[in-house]
Amino acid sequence: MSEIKRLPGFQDIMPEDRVYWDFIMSTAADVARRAGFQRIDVPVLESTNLFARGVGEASDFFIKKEMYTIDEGDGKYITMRPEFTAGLVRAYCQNGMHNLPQPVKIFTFGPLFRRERQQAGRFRQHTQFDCEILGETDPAADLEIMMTAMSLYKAMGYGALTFQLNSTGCPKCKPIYIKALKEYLGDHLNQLGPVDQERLKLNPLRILDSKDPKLDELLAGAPKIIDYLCDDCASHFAELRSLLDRLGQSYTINFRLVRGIDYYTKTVFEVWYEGIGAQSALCGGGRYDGLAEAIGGPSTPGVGFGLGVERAVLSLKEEKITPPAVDEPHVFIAHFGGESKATAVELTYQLRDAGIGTRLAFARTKRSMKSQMREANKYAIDVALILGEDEIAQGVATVRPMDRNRGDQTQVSLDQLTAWLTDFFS
RNA sequence: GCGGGUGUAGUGUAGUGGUUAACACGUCUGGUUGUGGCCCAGAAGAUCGUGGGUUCAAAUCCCACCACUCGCCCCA
Repeated sequence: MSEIKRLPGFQDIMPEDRVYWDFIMSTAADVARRAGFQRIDVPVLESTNLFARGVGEASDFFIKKEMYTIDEGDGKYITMRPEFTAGLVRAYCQNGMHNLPQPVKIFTFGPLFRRERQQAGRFRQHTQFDCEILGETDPAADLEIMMTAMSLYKAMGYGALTFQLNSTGCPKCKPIYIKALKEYLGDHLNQLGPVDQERLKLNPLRILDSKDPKLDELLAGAPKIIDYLCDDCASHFAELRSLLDRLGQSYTINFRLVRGIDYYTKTVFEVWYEGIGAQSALCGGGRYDGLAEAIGGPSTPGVGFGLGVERAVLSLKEEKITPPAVDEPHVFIAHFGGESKATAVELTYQLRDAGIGTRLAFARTKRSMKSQMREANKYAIDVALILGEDEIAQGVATVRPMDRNRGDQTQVSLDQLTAWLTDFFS
């Protein structure tokens, strides 16, 4: 084994898994394009400031936020993107996309990085499909993001899925709610663990997110944000709900679904499925009307969702969904070296040019027929072509269907081979 | 960053103080003259995660480190 190993928390995507990736990515792109989204790609590296969002001291921030940051040495810091949205909003502003017909609907794919210890379904490099609608406040845009996520799973063959839905308010109403939540939890401080007591000071909304079942009862009695929404947020939420109802799309209001940072506003949602055991989130998203301003751009509303490909692969396997087979060679060419090998090589490229997947037997020296046929049997080969001295002398190839039900072994002249195979596969 | 679990060929495992570390799957090669799957035979492949310690003797016991993994923190 090599001395040099893969970095902790990183992964090799092997061929067996890669077919799932291809399936997810092509399905996602199809679904997004059908809804009018266009693909865009942004750099992996961005200025650290893009992700810093005005949080305290830089050094403190790097540790807290678990980002891969590089010191450029001239007082500048660059960071490997930990998320897509900020970079996409940056690209929107920088490329003058606010001058395009609004809203702008974009999607992208790529790796994201976070410096954290690995755990189930979480890696230091992970891949996300991301879809955003920028420049639109209409709740129908929120709906479109949600339904795009949902139809993606439907297109991949998932059964009944459901939305978890909540509103996280806006800078007007969210602080009022947080204050009420703090008071409530402060009154029940003795029921909180040390971690949650700390969170109460820093980010009380996160306590709602706690997985600790001991808190369920306490949190069930906590103030709910939907009772604190301002008129704008409340009507936005109400319209989104009525649109979902109109589509007959089921959803569950989950007041424990939260976003802790200020620029997240209004809609927050996740797609859930009943996996083996507990329910879990497949993907999530929401509205971030304050983000563009937070990164120094013009005020621009936005809503979007992100889907982790690694998790999607896991859940596809749990759901026993198999990606459609990809094209692979259907023809195998065996030979006995010398002139027959030269002909075999020539034939290989001739067939591939004709669009017929072909696998050539490699052999430095003359290889036994048995060995070559065994090789053919290992791959999903439909037809083996055999070239030997006899065939060369007669200008033919021996054609052997690997499945006997599809015909007997026969001989076809070399100049008719492409046509014969095309006919065979049609 | 903190805590739990686990480290034996490519994969899955057996082996808990005593010679050349075993088995299955996989891989490769053969099983007469140019033909696959089953079967048979053979081969390659492991410094037993790494380093130290205890012992006449360590895959096996002890310590440390590393890696993998699950969870906490964090979650964009």
